[in-house]
Amino acid sequence: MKYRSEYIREKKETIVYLGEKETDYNLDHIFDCGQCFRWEKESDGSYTGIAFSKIANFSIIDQNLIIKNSEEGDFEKIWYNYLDMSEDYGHIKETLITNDKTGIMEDAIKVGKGIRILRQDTWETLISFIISQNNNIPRIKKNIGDLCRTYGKPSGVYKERKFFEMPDAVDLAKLSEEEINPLKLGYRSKFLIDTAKNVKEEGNIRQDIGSYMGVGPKVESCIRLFGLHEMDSFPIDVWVKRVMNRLYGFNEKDVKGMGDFAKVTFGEYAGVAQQYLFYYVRVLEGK
DNA sequence: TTCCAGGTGGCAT
DNA sequence: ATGCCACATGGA
Repeated sequence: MKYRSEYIREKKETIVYLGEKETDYNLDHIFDCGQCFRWEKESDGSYTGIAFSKIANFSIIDQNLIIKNSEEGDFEKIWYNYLDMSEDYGHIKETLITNDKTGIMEDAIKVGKGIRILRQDTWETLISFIISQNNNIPRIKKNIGDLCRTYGKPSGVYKERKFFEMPDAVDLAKLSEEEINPLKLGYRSKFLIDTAKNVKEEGNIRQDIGSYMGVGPKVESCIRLFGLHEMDSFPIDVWVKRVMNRLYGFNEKDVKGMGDFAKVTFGEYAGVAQQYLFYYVRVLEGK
């Protein structure tokens, strides 16, 4: 553990001292950069959500990361890994800025300097990004929330609110398209059930993620980046096309050119670069 | 009304 | 291999 932490039993609270690394942490950047869909901002600026069956509330105050609703050991067992706290984002940012001679990445990092690539559950990421296709972020959040609330195991209650886990492949494989019609997932329902059936039958998630119904190149690269922590994976969606077109001068249709550029310029950290750019262009556009 | 959103599968070249 | 286009849904 690179960080000093303290657990306060009577408050069910963990305090993690970030020190000078605080600059590599920003909850808005982390939870609002489109990588996750199950965290909501509270009126006090903190974020509440669920991951790996644990409900938590995060805030950052005076160089401290505060984890509310935590049990003793949750930080070491769950959140240290989930928040990718072993990774040195200062080094990643320096590398990306040095390698991108245009200065665009430097500007993007100024805006989204506290982004981290969460180490999310692969199955949840697979389902989430099947739902994400040709969809917008608020509705993706609603769709996933509805799915978990309707078919997921209750995980607990925090501040009078119930939280539910992502239903597993066995549970989703039982469902029919007609049955989940009220969730209004649209044509994605079929992909979701088909994928669940395959994962159930095969007993694990395939290496060839793109062979699932509803998983094309973009969704696959999101699952690799967010669900398998392949940091060089560079998902190209409408927003990345936009930033590559408007700031880097690529033709909007030249997806191959964008991918090649990212691989050469951003290398092993292309996925992190993609998140800075995604967040940046959305801020520029007023989201 | 039309366009858009973290696109993809199916089909025709 | 590449180019269209239909596909559900809801907000702007």
